[in-house]
Amino acid sequence: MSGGGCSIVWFRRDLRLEDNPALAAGVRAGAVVAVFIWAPEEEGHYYPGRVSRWWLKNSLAHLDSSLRSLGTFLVTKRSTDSVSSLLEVVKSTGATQLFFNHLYDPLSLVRDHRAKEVLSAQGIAVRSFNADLLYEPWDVNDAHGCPFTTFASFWERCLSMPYDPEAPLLPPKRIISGDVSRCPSDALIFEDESEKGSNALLARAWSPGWSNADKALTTFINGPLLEYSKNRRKADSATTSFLSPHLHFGEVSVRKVFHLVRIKQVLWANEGNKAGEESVNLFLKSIGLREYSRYLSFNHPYSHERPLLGHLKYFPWVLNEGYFKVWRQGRTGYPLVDAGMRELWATGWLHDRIRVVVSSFFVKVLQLPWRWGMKYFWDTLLDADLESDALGWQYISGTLPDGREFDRIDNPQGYKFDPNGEYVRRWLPELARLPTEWIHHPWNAPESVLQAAGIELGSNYPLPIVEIDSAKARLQEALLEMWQQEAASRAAIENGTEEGLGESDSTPIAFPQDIQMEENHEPVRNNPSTTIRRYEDQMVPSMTSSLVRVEEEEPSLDLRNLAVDNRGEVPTNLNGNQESMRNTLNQPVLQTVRRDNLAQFGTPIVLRSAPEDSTAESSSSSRRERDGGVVPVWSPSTPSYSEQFVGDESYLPRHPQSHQILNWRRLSQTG
DNA sequence: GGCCATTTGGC
DNA sequence: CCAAATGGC
Repeated sequence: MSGGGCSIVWFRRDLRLEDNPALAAGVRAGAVVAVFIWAPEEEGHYYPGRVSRWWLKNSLAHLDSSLRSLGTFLVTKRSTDSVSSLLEVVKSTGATQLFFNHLYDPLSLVRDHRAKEVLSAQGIAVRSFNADLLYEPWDVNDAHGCPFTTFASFWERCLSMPYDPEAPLLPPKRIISGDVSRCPSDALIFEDESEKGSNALLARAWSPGWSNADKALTTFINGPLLEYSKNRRKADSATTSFLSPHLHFGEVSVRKVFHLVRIKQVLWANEGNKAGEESVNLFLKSIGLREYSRYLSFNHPYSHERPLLGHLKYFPWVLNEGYFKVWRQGRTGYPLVDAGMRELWATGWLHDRIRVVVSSFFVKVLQLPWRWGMKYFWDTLLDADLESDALGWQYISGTLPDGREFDRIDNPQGYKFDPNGEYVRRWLPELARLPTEWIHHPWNAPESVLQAAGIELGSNYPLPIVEIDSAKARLQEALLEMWQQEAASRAAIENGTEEGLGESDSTPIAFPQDIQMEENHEPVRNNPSTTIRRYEDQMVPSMTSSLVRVEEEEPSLDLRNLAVDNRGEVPTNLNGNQESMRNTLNQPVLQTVRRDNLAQFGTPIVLRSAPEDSTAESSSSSRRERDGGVVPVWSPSTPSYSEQFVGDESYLPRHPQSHQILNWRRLSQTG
């Protein structure tokens, strides 16, 4: 029991009462003040999009009403600095404890660490918990105690850990409310007038809120899960779990998902139900990918903005905003791509397979920088999730150790995912009358067929914006250029003549300023001659560079660029936050452990357990207390920390066992 | 059916 | 890259 004062339970992306360890701890300790702080400016570029905010609004309302039924309610605060707001809440409620659940995106890692420091300094007992993952990232390591760098090995390890994920906690039966009479809530505004109309449609298809999430889970497990494997290729069928937005906001606990699915797994295994078993494995893999996205983000906190592999550092990305716009509007001339983009636009939802199709098209055919696409996904997806999307786009772009070959262009035609063309017809009514034979490649259809279907290519449906063959040729050319740049850069550095070519006037690729949700869907006359190529890496430092302690470093040109470029990227209203983040990291949090055997993996962040947990090294396989004893402390490994973000050694190596990321043999044949 | 070459899936 | 699937003969 606490010594009198109440505890604050800080809700973030854990908007549920069931299996919520922070809430459970608060309830156990006595009176509880449940708080949600809306501070979207802290997210920088990643201010949540319209549909995501719609979800959040409804999820919070749901959470509030269930808290009310248990005896308290949700205090809401509008803020530009979460930690200060927490402090205010502490002062106005007389709270003596703070409980929250872990997040693993880079901003949260820093902010939560700061929250812990600032509040601890005020005499508040702060404890944090795992509510989002089966296993904490620092508990999953290879035989040498190093983090995995490929998904398959990571997931294999997760499934063979010496201890199971924690069993889910029941929701509290009653909550004693702390005194919030001097802690007024702010009204939170999640949508403006112009957004209300579009948002109204969302409610027809989705029910945010933790108990709805629970129903969705039950429905899925008792229904579509069995056929998950069989149906996973269909672009159109309602056979996915539809849990991702619920999971993003923590309305349902992955541990509960995992346990329930496992029960089915055992059941079906006993029955010899092969299809069921395969489905379970596949579905669990998608849960695993979500885990892995957090793992990646934790171990490589820049992964949402910079490739993990450096082999594309000099790739000349095509900075063509016309292409970008055509892609967003679904006017590329590839029906499956266009149908997907129109569905995304209209509904905020996209089947996983179609996400792969449109993003692969984006990177390989259009050769646009993946971060643009990722940002658009962030703005439009109902389940927008920084860690998952970074993983997905990096995978597609071939910048992960286990990613796809970069020079392989997937066929953007939908014979597999949409064999009967139903999906295309739904989202592209202008093609509805085209026979299935031609629906995925209308440019090959005989003129008479097109006429009969009322299609005039280039007029009411576009010709392919880029032919696949020319995309392949362009890709080879671009790679050749990349190697030349790379060689030139290496030569320049060896000669000591300044920096490499690509960096001489290096400005990171910024987001186009005109990304807008409300597109006018007029045809875009694209002029390829305006195409600009850019010869440097896609590093767009925003928060990562704020972690770099510029003033203490060797003033390398790279670093100066980083700092300067950062100015253009980060909204000015974040400067205060940046400053404080920097301060946080400047303080010697913990003695840094430099594990040299990690050097080859370039692990930029060294994690240690909190001081009170001195026995457990990160490689320990001992069972962790769920009880908040372990708080992740995030500690830059000095002094090479900043180098990790700029030098080549910051990139991961290719995985030795993995396929080559580039198909050298084929390239040399064509080149 | 077997033997090749080619494509596809793999997070 | 590699394994598995597919396709042609």
